[in-house]
Amino acid sequence: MPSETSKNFINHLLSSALSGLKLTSYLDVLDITPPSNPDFGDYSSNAALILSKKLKINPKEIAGKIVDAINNIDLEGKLESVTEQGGFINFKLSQKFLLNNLGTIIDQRDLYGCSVLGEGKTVVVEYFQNNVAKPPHVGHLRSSVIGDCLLRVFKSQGYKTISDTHIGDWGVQFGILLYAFKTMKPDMEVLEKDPINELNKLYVAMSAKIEAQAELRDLAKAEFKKLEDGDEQNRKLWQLFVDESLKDFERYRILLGVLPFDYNLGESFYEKHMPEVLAEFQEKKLITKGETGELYIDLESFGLGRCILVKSDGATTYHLRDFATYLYRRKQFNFLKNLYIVDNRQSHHFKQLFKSLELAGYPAEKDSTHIDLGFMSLPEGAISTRKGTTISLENLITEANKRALKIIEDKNPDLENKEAVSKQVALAAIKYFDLSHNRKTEIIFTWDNALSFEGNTGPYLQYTHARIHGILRKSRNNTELNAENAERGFPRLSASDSASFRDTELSVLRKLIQFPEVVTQVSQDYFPNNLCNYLFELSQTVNSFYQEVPVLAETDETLKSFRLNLITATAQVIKNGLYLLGIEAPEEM
RNA sequence: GGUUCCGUAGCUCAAUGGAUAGAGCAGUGCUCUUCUAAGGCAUUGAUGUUGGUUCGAUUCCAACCGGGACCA
Repeated sequence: MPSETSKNFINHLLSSALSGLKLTSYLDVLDITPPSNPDFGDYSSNAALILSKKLKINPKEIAGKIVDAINNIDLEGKLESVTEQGGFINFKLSQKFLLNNLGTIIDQRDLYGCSVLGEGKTVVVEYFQNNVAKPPHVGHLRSSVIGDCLLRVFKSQGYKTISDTHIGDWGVQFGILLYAFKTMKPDMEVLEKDPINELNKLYVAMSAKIEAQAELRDLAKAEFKKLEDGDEQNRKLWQLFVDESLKDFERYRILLGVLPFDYNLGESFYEKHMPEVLAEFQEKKLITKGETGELYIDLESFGLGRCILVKSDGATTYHLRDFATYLYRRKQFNFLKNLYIVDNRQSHHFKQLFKSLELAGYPAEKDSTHIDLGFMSLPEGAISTRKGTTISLENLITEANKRALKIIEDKNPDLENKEAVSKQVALAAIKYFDLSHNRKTEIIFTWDNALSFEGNTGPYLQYTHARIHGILRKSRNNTELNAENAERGFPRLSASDSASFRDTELSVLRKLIQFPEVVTQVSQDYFPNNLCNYLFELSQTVNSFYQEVPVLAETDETLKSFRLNLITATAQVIKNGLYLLGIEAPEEM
């Protein structure tokens, strides 16, 4: 079973020291983090600085008392030192502690980094949000990649997860598409072969026509109205659009290598729930009728304007559909958290949604979160399908595969399964590009940045993992005890072995202990880029080690097996981390 | 017009009140007879402006300059 993280260990030390000094009431405002400069130790706390402000006492004095109190606790040899420096309390873990953790990683394997924090709790994650009859482009990547990562992280922490694409399959745009389909007579043969692109072409063409001839909009709207009213022909066509799109989404899901979705509950699914939702809001006296007959919830007093549910022409808005969605999920899944992974253009909408639900008596501001994403744009401006400034997901993946394959031909021409590996590498580059940025940052897409294979990239992490496996492979081939080792691992250092390690080896050990707490952090603040940063730093550290210290050439058997254990554990952590990012870890590349 | 987000090195980004503002790319100089050079080592280079709060500000507050988004 997952064991206590080292951060928790430090946290306990600090709590008991503070409770000895009768200062526990301040515990929740304190911070324990790995310091920016590792010379200060493995963990630092600002406890004395905070307390000095609250109690108006010199920070050094408080820090000294806390340090003394911690030194009076039986540390079982887990700490090398705890010291006060510039008001901070710095903790340095002992070699014994670090080696113990190394054993833990090797024992837990794929489970290192998992916890049971989320046991018995359900989290609903909505992401991808693809639109029917439109091909996804690079902008859609973010929601799906970050959503997939968060889903994996939640699962690793023991949460029950429910994923839903919440596809866009309803609205006036289907009126436009239906009208286009009927009047522009699509080529049925092309439609058969490449339905989504063909439907999208129709939609784009009709949108342009409407822009030029405004009166056509009413005809399109009428088609949507007929669809809403259950017109047989329109229903049939709409169903065709949806079916083809679902097939297409599944193709992309597999191409992207993201986990299967539990639900594809589109906006149309909530259609039938809308009258009762509207009735409920009306009963709660939240609905106002506007000057032109529209129905809205007045949120002016919260600085949020009006939340329109039914337009003056009687058409429902996606606000109303989102109310229905929330209520359905609440009833159906009994979630602890309901997360929407959507770009920040929807921020206003979600504020309105949550506030309105609060007014209706639901705790939406607490149990629901809009995980807002900065949206992606191109150097020349916004991505727009209609203006033609777009890069389809399909082209992106194709181009990435091409570039990855070329690099493999170049660097490792003897590799056996080049095609398969190049796909893994290509996806790593694409996904890591999105995941490694702060999710709120508005990224500017360029081919060379998005498909980079050097430096702080997915392929760099994969490469680090692969070259470690190169050593392990060779080691297996060189020794007769490989069969045994495979099961038991390499001989481990016992507590009595007082080997002295190089700095670079200790740096790797120190980095390895941080993994579980980084994963836990992501499950709490939803910033996968911190996991990327961590894995990048770990890789840099182990690559320095790789350069500096020979493993297989080492003649001291004790040291050699320590190093084999060290790299085994590192490869394991990189692999576990990459898995959480949704990236594969090939053993050769 | 109202609301909101952003401005960090030549470029793309980290740092969500902490210690000397970190990376990658690009540039410069080393480094493959050796476990994969997709690597390693060294080096150049930055917080839009002006105030304020704080022991401590890229981070919080105010104003201004510049850019995006949403609502109308």
